[in-house]
Amino acid sequence: MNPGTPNLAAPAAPPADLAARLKALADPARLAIVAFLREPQADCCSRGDGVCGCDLEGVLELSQPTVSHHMKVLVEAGLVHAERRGRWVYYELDTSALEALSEDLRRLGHVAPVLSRPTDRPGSTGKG
Amino acid sequence: MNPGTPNLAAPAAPPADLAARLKALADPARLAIVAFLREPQADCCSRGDGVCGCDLEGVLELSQPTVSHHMKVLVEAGLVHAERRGRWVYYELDTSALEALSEDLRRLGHVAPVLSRPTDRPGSTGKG
DNA sequence: TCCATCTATTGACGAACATCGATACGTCGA
DNA sequence: TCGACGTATCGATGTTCGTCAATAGATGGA
Repeated sequence: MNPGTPNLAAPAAPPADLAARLKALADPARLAIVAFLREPQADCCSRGDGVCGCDLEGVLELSQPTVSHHMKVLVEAGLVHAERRGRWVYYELDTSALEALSEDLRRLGHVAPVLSRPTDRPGSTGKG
Repeated sequence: MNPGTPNLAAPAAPPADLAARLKALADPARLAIVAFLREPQADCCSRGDGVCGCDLEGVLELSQPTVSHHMKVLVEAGLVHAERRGRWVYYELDTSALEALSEDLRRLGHVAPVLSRPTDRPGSTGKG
């Protein structure tokens, strides 16, 4: 079932996946993960180019399956990249994706510099 | 049970209420509400300085209690202001709150311009 | 090959959430 | 005062979410 864009073409409707990306971050645990990915304090096997999952468990005080679940959510939202190296999986923050999300939020607050300005609205001659 | 801040003092932990503010926006209906508040197409009683709840019902195709619930969430998150005028309640987007949220997200992606810059990082001499 | 280690998946459980119908509250006009 | 109208709250319901224990999968070393 693809609802598609509804009958009204919103002037500058938020991206369809914006809610999903926000939801991926709207959790204290995942927020803590992102904050840690930004400035990892190497503990067992993390390096400059990534943080391994085992380090996250210790920092977050969460079980391994829970951490794995949260990482999956973040990766599927495109906010974090995962790369397997041997036994470990190294996670890296996608700063550009985060910046894009920030920008989408900023656009929500301002009247968007509409990309293709149509003629103009047919006037709200509706019932007053 | 208040876990409080864990043993480690994160270098630049995200604001405590960031998850709550993100959660308030992490819903397609509320995202649509915000987008509509930004560029209201007056229908019944909305004006330049606010949108009344009855207009939102029509746009969102949601029941009145549901709309009222969503507005409460947005107001409590500080993203929307509500003002009663007679029978109606006019809602207005708090663009500065939205911008602050955007900025908090941007900070998540970059190594924060730490407020109190300590000496400097002692290089990652961690055990590899 | 076998074992240790790290990660992903499954299944279950309780909490939180989105939604609605019914109803109470507040305000305006007759 | 009373009815109409917009809004808020309550109670119920089905869904989603966060969490964990158990288990399977993947990888490297002995």
